[in-house]
Amino acid sequence: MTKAQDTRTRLLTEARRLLWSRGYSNVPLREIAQGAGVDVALVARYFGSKRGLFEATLDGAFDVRDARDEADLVDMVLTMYRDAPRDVATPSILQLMQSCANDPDVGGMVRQAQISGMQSKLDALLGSPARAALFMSVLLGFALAEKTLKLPGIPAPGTPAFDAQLRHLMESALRYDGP
Amino acid sequence: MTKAQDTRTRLLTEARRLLWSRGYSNVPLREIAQGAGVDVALVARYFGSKRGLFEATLDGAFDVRDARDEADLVDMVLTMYRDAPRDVATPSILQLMQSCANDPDVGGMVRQAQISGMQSKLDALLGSPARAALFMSVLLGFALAEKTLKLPGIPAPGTPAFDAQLRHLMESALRYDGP
DNA sequence: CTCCGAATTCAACACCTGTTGACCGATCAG
DNA sequence: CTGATCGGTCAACAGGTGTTGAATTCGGAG
Repeated sequence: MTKAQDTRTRLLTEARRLLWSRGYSNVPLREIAQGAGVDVALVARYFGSKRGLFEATLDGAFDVRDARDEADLVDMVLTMYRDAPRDVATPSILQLMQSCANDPDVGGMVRQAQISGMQSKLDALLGSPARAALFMSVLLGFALAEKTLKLPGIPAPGTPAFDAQLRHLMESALRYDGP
Repeated sequence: MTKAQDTRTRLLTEARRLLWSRGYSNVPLREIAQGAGVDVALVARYFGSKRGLFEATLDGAFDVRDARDEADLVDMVLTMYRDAPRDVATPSILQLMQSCANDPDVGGMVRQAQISGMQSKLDALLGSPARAALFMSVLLGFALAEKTLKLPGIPAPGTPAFDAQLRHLMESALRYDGP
C-alpha cells in the first residue's frame, strides 16, 4: 500500500468513526484530520470536499451479514448491539441512521446509499415492505431512546432485561401482517 | 400586551417552530429573527443567548393532555400525529425529541425539561417504566423513519395503513410485561 | 548527486455563527 | 419644551467553518 493510499484510508476510517456517531454537521473537518494524523487540506485533495469524504464512508458500508430467517435476524441484531454498543471503533448501521436524523441533506445521501439497500434486503427476507419498515423503525427508536435520550425505563445494554425489551419490539414488528 | 411582550412572543413562537423541527445547531439565530420580523440583537436582549431562547421554548411545552387509559393514549397519539404531521405552526413533542438526536448538550436540556415529565406521566398511566420507555421509543422511531428517513415501507400519514402500522407498534409496546 | 513528480504542509481566504455595545427614535412624565 | 426611559437598529467583533493555492518536503529514477 502506497503512502497516499494509507493516509486516504486513515482519513476515511476516522471520518466514518466521527461522522457516523456524532452527525455530519457536528464534526469539523479539522478534527477528523487531526484524529487521522494528517493535514486538513488532504481532505480536499483526496475527496474533493467534506461531502465527498462523507459519501466515501458510505461505499460498501452496508456489511450486515445476511440472516437466514427471522429468528436469525433477531439474534444477529442482539449480538451486533451487544458487541458494539458504544465502541467508537466499530460503528454500526444504527449510528449511521441516527446521524442523519436532523440533516435532510445528509439523510438523502444515506437513504440512497444505505437505508434503501438494508430495506430491500429486509423486504426479501420478511416478504413485506411494511414489516421491514417497522423493523427498522423499531431498531432506530430503541437505539435513540437508549443512547441519546437515555430513557430511565431502558436497562443497560448487555443485561437480560435489555435484550428482552429489544427482542419484544423486534418480534412485534415482525409479527405485523397488515398492509 | 405591550410591544415588547409582543416581539418576545413572536421570537419565541418562531424559535419553537424552527428549532424543534430542524434541530438546535441547524438553525441560525438570524433566521429565527428574520422569521419573527425582528432584529437578531433582540434575542440577546430578551433571552440572553441562543440557549436561553431555546430553554424558553421548553417552558410549559409539555402540553399533552392526560389520557384516561391505554386505548385513550393510543387514540390520542394517532390524532396528534394526524392533526400536525408536518404543520410547522403546531410542532409536536415528537419533533422536539428528534431535534436532540445528535446534540448531547441539547439532549440534556430537553430530557430534563420534557422527556422526564412525559416518561413519569406514562409511568403512572401504564404502571411500568419499561412499558413507558418502549412506548416512547416506538413513537420516536416511527416518526423518524417516516419523516426523516422516509422509508418506502411506511405509508403516507393520514391513510388507514399508516394508522394501522403505528397502532400495531404502540399496542405491542403496551403489551410488554417483562422487567 | 540531481532532478522531477508525488505527497504534504502552511497560510490565507471567504463565509457564517453567536454575541456585544454604541447609537437612534418614539413615547410620555415633569 | 425638556429629557429620560423603553424598545429597537446597526455595524462590528471574535471565533470557527470549508476550501483554496502556493510553497515545501519526500522518495525514488536517471
